[in-house]
Amino acid sequence: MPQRRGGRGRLTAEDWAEAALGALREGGGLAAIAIEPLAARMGTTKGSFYWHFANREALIDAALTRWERQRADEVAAAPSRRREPVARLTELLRSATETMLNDPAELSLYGDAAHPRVAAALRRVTARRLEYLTELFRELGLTEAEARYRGLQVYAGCLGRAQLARAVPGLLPRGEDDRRYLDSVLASLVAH
Amino acid sequence: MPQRRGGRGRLTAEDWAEAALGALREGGGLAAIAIEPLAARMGTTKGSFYWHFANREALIDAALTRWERQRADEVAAAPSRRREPVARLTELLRSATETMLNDPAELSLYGDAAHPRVAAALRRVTARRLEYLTELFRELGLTEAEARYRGLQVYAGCLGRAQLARAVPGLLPRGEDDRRYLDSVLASLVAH
DNA sequence: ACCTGAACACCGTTCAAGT
DNA sequence: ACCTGAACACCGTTCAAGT
Repeated sequence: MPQRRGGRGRLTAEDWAEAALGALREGGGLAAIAIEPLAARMGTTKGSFYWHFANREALIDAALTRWERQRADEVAAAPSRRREPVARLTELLRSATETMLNDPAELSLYGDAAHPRVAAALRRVTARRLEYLTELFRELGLTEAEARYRGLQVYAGCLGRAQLARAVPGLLPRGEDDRRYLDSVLASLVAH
Repeated sequence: MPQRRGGRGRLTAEDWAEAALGALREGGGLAAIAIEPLAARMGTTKGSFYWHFANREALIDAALTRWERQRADEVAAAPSRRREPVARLTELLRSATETMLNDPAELSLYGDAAHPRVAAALRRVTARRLEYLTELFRELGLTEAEARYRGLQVYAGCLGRAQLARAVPGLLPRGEDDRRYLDSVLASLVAH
């Protein structure tokens, strides 16, 4: 864990990376990583930034590396592998969209997918989660291919739902209606 | 239909709006609507832009209006209502993701959903498509609530799949594998 | 009526000069 | 070793001046 200076003292590259990740988390995608506004917020000059980083791309790279590391930690906190698969799937359906919405960085990064570094980060994070989902459906007794299909279906559904919730507020069911929606989705997924 | 001047003559507001829509379609979201680069491409100066529009926001507004109009036309071209619902659902699953991918504007606009005008356009386009899907499941005999749930499930799934295809190329099944994936999804949607 | 060109603000980038 | 401040390029915006 790198040391940070909370006070007015000199800054480290980690301070800049942390600030950039914070800007990313406020939504708005890569455009939110802007050197001059960050410098102003940190009480320094943009000139000082270029001592720690070659350019804005390097700062974006550092912010994405941190973001990806945190998303990896989140998989470790996924529903325990000791519980029954259907119960884990239920829990996952209820929490997945919320997890994505709690991190505005991820959803807005899809808008910057043309950036190779963003695409690579999304690819790794997605692959890790898909692997978890596929394993879950394997445990439910599906064949390898069917488990992959179901995992992908769940993931695409959660991602689409999160994108809709963020972009088109008020469109998705809420409260009790939302719980019935998830029950309906769950029933379709475990029907044979 | 407004008249356009292909040649070097004077420009109209419609010429600017069309150029802005073109930039939007090349992906990159609202950031692609940049006055100076557009002016350069159109062989004029950015000063001339401000005769036709109050500011960049007004140009964004005009481009989104045009985009939304075209997406409305697309619903009219949806699978014929005369065919059997299951056949239409099959066709729709096969074409929906492709339709979204053929219009990079839409997918990248999700990254700009914080812009109120973008959110409004996405909301209207989404609501129209959801209505079509819900009607389809009503015809399949589902209750009103179940038809809404299934429509939403299909839409979220297609949107998520399109976002994944665009952002994480190579992750989704292709060719015969993709057809089997869609068959698997279809089966889950019309089960029992 | 429509356009040009110069001006200014903002942000990315460079760099000479400071401590 | 780390930072400031001035300089320049780029794009949004304004506007006086042209045709």
